[in-house]
Amino acid sequence: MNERADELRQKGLRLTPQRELVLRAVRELGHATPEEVAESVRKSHPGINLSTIYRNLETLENVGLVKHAHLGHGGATYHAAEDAHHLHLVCGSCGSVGDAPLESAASFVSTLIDEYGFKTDVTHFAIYGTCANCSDKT
Amino acid sequence: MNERADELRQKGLRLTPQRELVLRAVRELGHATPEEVAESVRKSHPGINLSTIYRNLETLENVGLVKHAHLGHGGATYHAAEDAHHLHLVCGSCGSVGDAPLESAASFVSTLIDEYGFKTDVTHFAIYGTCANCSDKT
DNA sequence: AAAGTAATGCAAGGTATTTGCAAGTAGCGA
DNA sequence: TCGCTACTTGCAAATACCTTGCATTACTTT
Repeated sequence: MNERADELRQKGLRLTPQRELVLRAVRELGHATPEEVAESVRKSHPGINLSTIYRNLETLENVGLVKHAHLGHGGATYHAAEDAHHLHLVCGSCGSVGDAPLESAASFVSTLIDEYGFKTDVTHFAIYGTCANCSDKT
Repeated sequence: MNERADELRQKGLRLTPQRELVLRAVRELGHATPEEVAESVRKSHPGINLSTIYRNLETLENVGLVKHAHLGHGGATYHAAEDAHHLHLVCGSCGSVGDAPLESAASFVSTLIDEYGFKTDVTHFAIYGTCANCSDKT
């Protein structure tokens, strides 16, 4: 808790209970929407305001402790910076979110760099399609 | 106009002026947000309501004449079903949207099918990263 | 312990999209 | 061609999601 606190303080930020709870919730939940983070934080801190959640997610993202990704049609989902090491395979049919290692996309990423100079961050937007389960049912 | 009308009627839908204008606008504009479609349609039909745009985009998508994709953090953009033949490379830095042929992703798509049984639609969500221009400036 | 300032809670404000409903109209049949 | 029925439209209100202004609270440094 102290490296974290120091890292925050170095940027002129403070370590508040709310901020810690938000960070902990993001780490525990994996991919979570702001609403889900709020729900989780409220278990131990019922009064927390949604705007506090949003502001802290933004702050923590600026500091580099969390990141967000776009997994569905709606808003963003947040996760700890440490576990941004996989692709998100979102099924348009059942809505499930599967993971795949970054290596699956390695050659794709190289192609885009070589041919277009485009540096891809494959973790930021979902890879959309139909999962094995849903394909079978067809 | 008649194949189109028939396709609609087969689904119990009607070909209204508004509906035609929406479809034409989507075809002309390429990638367009509902707002942009509205703006375009209003040139010839000033009174059209935004909710009509939304409803028709949804209807036309159900029938398979248009599709939507997620190119940015916000809402969807619509395009004619016929021209869903490229990837969208969205630059997180300058916001530009580049295109790349589907073939660039071919082996990536195969990998996901082979290893996870996941059938990817690479056109639906943007490929996010940093474009050549913005990389240079760093 | 006191001062300075970032953070919180609350309420209001935005923006994008959806929905209920009455009035309008495309399309089928007589 | 005329009418009927059900799909559509326009309008206004509602919803969802997120942001902002401001007074108050409370971390941190000295």
